[in-house]
Amino acid sequence: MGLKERRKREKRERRAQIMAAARKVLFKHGMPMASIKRIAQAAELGVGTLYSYFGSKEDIFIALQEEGLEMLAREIQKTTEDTEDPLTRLRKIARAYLTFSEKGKDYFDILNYFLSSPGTVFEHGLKRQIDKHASQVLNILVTAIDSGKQQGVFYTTHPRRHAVILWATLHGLIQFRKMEATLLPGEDFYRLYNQAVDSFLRELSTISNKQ
Amino acid sequence: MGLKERRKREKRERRAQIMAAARKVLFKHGMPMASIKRIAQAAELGVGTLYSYFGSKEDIFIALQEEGLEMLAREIQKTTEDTEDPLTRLRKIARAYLTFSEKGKDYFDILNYFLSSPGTVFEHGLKRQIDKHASQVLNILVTAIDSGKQQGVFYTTHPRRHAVILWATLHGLIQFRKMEATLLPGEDFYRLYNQAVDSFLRELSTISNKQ
Amino acid sequence: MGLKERRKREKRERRAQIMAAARKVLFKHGMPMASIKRIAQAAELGVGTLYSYFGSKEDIFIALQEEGLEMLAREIQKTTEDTEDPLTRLRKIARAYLTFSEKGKDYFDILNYFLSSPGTVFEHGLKRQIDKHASQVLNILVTAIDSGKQQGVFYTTHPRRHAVILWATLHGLIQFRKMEATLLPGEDFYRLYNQAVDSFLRELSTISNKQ
Amino acid sequence: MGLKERRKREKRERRAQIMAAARKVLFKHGMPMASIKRIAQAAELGVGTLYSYFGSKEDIFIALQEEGLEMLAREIQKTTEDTEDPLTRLRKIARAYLTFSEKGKDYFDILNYFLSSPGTVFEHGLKRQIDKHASQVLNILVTAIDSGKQQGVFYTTHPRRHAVILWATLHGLIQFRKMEATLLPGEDFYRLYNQAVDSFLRELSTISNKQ
DNA sequence: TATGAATGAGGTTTCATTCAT
DNA sequence: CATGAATGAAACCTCATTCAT
Repeated sequence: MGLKERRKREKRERRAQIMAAARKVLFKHGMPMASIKRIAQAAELGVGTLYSYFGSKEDIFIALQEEGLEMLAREIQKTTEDTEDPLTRLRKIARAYLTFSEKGKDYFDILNYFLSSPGTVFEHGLKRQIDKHASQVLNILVTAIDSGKQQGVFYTTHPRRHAVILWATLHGLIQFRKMEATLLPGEDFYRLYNQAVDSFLRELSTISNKQ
Repeated sequence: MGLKERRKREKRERRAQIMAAARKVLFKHGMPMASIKRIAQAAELGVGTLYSYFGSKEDIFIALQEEGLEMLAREIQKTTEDTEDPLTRLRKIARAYLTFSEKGKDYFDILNYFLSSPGTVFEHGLKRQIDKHASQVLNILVTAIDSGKQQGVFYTTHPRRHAVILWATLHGLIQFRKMEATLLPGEDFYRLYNQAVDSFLRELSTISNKQ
Repeated sequence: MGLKERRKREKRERRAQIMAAARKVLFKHGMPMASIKRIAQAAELGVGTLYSYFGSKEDIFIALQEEGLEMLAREIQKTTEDTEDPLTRLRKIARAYLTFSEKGKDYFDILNYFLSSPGTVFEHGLKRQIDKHASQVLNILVTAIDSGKQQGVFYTTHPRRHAVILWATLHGLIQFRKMEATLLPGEDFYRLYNQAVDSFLRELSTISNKQ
Repeated sequence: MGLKERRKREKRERRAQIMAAARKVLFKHGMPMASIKRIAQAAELGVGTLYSYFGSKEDIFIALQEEGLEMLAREIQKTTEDTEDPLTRLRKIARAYLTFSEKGKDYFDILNYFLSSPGTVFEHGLKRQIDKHASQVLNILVTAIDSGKQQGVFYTTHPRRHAVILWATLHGLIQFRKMEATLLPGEDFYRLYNQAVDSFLRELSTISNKQ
């Protein structure tokens, strides 16, 4: 009865194949050029085939998002598992985020692409997906800060706020990295990135943080 | 020779008229709906006319882009003119950046749209435009920090780095604002934003900042 | 040799099964929605299987057509079997025709659909099929009128003409029924239909019918 | 001056050109083959051009219907203008209907095509159009019968019903004409048609018509 | 210079049909 | 035999661009 299993596997593989093609096309040519036809060609499949795996064009991008965001959450989560010290934990998270932006470059770019698209591009499902997973990622940061607070290492009355600020900083930096050559010629991005994290942590460790 | 000048002026005016229409349509209906026809209608001009002032649809948006970037730099520059105190100055800059993201929402969105598009989509010229203007904006921040340093208010050996970090933080926050409802339900974005600025400034004012 | 017979029987049964599914889908969702896939699903068979029993989609509907026409002839024929009185007989036939248009609504619709399609659409064979069966139905009417004539109840020199007129009237009325709400608001269609039949019969019973 | 008028005229002409092409294609190849592309080809125009004259495919057919039905109503109306005698008037109407089915064959066929299509083909606008105009045609018949009643020539308590019956008879006959060769070989259709009209009128003139 | 009618390539999606399993 | 995944032509419709007026 290996047949049924093979079918299932093949089905998963085809999906992956389509998503990989979509990712490639999207990243290479941008959303306006990411037509179903082009994706089908990139996937070396007929147009109709795509539609037996995805209900619509939007569905493909939703799946892409989901995959990317889940991957990101997983990567980051993994980092925190075996680390007790909150400072180290947040540093590791920050590093994981940067690593993901490099290793999973495609995913990150797409994620970022949608995130910073003017709202009206893909209203419906996509927005919700992103928000859901974004929450997941944020919670990892919040948990780390919370645990630091309970251990008496961090001082903050609004852990969630601090989490958002940290994340925004990291995200902004990574995004600006594109303009590295112009903005910070001859500088080491990693040092910059780490410095931002350190500044944040120092602030969070300061006792007078009563706001 | 008044005639030639009048011609030139009229030409500039028509261009402005078209760009205004494009902006309006873009802002009102979003990029996917921003067709040439619609823009022409909004401009109360024939489609053909648009093509005598711009070579293509993309050209219109590049012009818009440029306009937006210049506006941004000008807005922020204006802020710093009459403020001596570096702390106030940076606060004002931050506020101006936020205001621009709100008031010039469409500009900001387009800017962001192009900024986060995969590199290969837009030709080299646009990239250079963006980088040039980005540098301009950054320099305003650097100047403010530098002057603070000279006044003995800020302590930093790398003003440019700090400038980038601040800007990245602000930019990231504004970008995440889209997920406000999910990430920070029931919170005031302005307070969050200000808190981030304050944290940054406190850090910058700390004497032990010897890195 | 029982095996071969069983095969044949099973084949017939499968065909019937498919046609039933096609009928169901057609009736439920209308011609434009009657896709092969849907029919296959309704028949609980694979799409490929349908193609081992019918050469093409059109073939299925031609078969349906034929089935419908045979059914119609049979229904009407049945009506005349045990009725001697020509008046009653014609009334029963008229009623049977109406009933068929209601009960076998889907058949009637398809029949009508093909009937009123521009001649060139369907190949010659179908046209012949329809004509053959139409003749069959007409003959039943002719026979009834003829027998009435022989019994001295009807007066006509052209029974076939009268048969055509009657049938045309009935058919036209049923077709106009679609516009019932507009054409005869608040009226009872059955009364109208019966009145038409009565008028016809009265005419046919009039002695001065010498044309 | 003349330019605007010429534009208007050309616009009307283009519409007519498109409608003629649609009529031709529809009649020649049937609705399932009447694609926009084919119509555009028949009209020797680009696809896009069709869409600047009609909002959608359906709109073309609605326009076609409307034109046909208006033409029909006009033709029939014209017939009744100068005829006082109700009998002659109805005979003329019947004749006009037949003539229209011959002269405006395309129009009639299309009209009939939609009329007898299973409801679900073009629900929305078309149905309403047809119903509206059908009412118009019917009213001409009703008026004629009514006037005959007032002149003491016709006896009926339900003129509208009789009008529907007459129309249905005529329509049914014309539709069956396609099967003339099979149903009435060697007969003269005109004689048959007139006989049906005569029968109807005789009935309507009979005093005992008290139903 | 200004216009907008005309174009046709290209967008998304559906579906009859084939064919390897 | 039965299956349904794969196909690609063709459906409707949009839109950037051109060009005759």
